[in-house]
Amino acid sequence: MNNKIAHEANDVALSELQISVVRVLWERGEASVTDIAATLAAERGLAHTTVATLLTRLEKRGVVSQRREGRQLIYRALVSESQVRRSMVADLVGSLFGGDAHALVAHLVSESEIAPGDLARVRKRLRKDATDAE
Amino acid sequence: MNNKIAHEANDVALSELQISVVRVLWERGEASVTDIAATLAAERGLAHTTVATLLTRLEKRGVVSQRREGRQLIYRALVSESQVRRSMVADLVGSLFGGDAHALVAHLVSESEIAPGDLARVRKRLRKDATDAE
DNA sequence: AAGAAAGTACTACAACTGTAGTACTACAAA
DNA sequence: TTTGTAGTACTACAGTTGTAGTACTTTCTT
Repeated sequence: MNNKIAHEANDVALSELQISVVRVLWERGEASVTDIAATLAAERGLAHTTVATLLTRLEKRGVVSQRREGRQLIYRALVSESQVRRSMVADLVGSLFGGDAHALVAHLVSESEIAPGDLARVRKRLRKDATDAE
Repeated sequence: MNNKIAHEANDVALSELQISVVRVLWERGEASVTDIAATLAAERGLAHTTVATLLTRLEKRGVVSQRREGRQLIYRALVSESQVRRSMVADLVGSLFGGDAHALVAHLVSESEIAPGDLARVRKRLRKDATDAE
């Protein structure tokens, strides 16, 4: 019931910049270098060729796929956002919280990243989502 | 009532290997290169000089401090574990969860990293800690 | 057709990381 | 005193990342 994910990319750690590139693909499904460059130029002022380089490298790593359309290259993400989240959260929990996710939650609360009361809210929300979503 | 932290290191992102080096210092307070190398050699089979290089670099970055004792160098962490946690969790939340820590908690629950019921437990534990700790 | 524009491919380069060898030095053992 | 030996300092080197320039090739414009 849940195939299609996890064919080859198990450990997908991306840098912040790489994430922002891939995020454009997550949002649009597909995008040309120019599309992505335009989006990123707005937020980070990156040269067009820089974006192209980033994409080429991500393609080589199997993080995105390339498709040619005329003289343009159209990219598409091969990893989902939740896949990256899973992988990177697991890395962080593994290296800084002794592999214990509870410790991370405790950290979030004690560092006031979230209020204790929010936990109940998250729990409620999750219960609902689990009920009426796929 | 809580000084001593946050004098110069605000953004402390460390690699997994760097963390495991610094962790030895967190655990012992101080340690010589040999101490650390012995510990890490056990878990990761690193050459003694490799550890020395790592420490030299961390010292240059201001993550640890160096003190000479005879011909040995004794190291000490200049950043606390919670400081690193704060910084790295913030980075992750920022780049993958739109800056919303709740989204991270939701992720943890939905990916079964923690059970919904654990949230209540964490909350309780936190309340207790806040009451009887510093 | 000739020149401008768009777009990719390739090259470059500095910083950082993982990894470790070599060289030099000070101290201990014989 | 000669010789290990432990320990640091320095050098090395490949891979990744951030960043972008240059060169080459199709296309549009005039």
